[in-house]
Amino acid sequence: MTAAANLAQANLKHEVADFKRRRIREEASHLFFEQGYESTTLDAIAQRLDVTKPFLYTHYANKTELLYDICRTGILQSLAAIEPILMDRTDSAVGRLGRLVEAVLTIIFDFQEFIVVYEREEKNLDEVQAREIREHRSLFDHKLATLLEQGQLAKEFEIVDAVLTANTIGGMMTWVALWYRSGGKRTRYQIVSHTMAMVFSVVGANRQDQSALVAAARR
Amino acid sequence: MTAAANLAQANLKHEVADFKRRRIREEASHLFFEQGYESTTLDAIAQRLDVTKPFLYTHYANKTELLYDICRTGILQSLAAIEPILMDRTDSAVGRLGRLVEAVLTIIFDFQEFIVVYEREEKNLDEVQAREIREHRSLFDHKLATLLEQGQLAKEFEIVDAVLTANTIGGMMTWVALWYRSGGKRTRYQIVSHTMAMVFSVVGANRQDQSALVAAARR
DNA sequence: CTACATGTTTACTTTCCAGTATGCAATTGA
DNA sequence: TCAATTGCATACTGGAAAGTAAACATGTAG
Repeated sequence: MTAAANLAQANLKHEVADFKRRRIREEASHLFFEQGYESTTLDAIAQRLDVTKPFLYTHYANKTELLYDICRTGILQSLAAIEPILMDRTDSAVGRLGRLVEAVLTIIFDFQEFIVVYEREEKNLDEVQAREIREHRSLFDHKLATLLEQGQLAKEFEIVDAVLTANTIGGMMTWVALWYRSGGKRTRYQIVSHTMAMVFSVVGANRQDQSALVAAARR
Repeated sequence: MTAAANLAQANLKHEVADFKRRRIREEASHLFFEQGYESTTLDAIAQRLDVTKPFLYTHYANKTELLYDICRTGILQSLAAIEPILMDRTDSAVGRLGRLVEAVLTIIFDFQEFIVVYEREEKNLDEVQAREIREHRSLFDHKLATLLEQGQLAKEFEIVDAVLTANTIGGMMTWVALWYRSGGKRTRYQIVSHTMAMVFSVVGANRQDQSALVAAARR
């Protein structure tokens, strides 16, 4: 076997391993979402994947390691999604805030179960794991607060307490994850545009800016 | 023993029994809040009260009955607190909404652990118990939406979707329960007045009405 | 003094599940 | 064709905790 082939095989193996981990995460997350972490047995997760319990242990050291991986997902995705938006200094603060809300809600719809599991099951993590994730979460809030302050400086927003307002906006988006059910009375677009409008109200954004952006979100 | 004395004794007994149930609820709620429902043993609850496990069974049929009683608390308190406010037709919609926010946040501070436990552990309830509580919760949202519609008719508010807005306002208040820690950087009054201001923004209330009420909340 | 009721405990059972030791089958390389 | 490694399963262990049976202590009534 050539070195190139060897490398190719090694990559494929890693890809397969990553894929298996992803599938374990997905099924575990689904069961944790529906039944709770403690009420979900590793046997039940294995059964959904048509494998056995020891198989799971070849990919995750133990049950909390699996929970940790699930809990990280939502916040890491959100941080990755907002980074380029926040960096785009060609756009106004209002524009960036609107795009941020849309991007984060998209993550929330796509990774809803992961996010809800984190919100509910955080206390089952090791202290080290929990702290790491909480730091990511703080970073998110901090970045959002910074955007709000920029908008305030630019006279686009009227905000009394940027930290508290950022926290509330984060909460408004997380709250969507906690109640949204696909097939409900509101479409995703309705929720995105309505949330965006409320976020704009909360930061005291100019009405003209708002309506154009909300309409854009409806597409 | 006279009939009157008999009755008095019976009442005292009930009061004592109620008190015992309340203390069990409080300690259980505290442990569920800190460790989660499944990770909390009945022995641990008993130990905090300096009694034994079978003692708990003389007051609660089983563990989920106890959880059910805890989960009911927050929503029942909230419903009771908002009822007189909503009924007060002498007050404007803005005024009633402000008082509602203050009243509900007071409940949220006083019964924080009960509320958080409900949010996290609802899935551990029987289907029957869960449905009953969810109906109370819907009733709350419905009453709030009705108030918003009244304010809209009175031209006090500008609202696109009263149901979604009521849901969001409920979420903003519940979110406080999920992150607030006494001894944090914000006082309760700061949180109440800031939340009230954001709620007023979200319903598009007139700025004049707002500031007077927010100031009143600061007392 | 006796019988009964009330309130609480001691001691037990039973079930369940995370984690593991061991074994086996298939693929790979020489 | 024969090791050897990889990838999984079978089968087990150990401990924990919900729920219960039965005893016990304290007071109450007759």
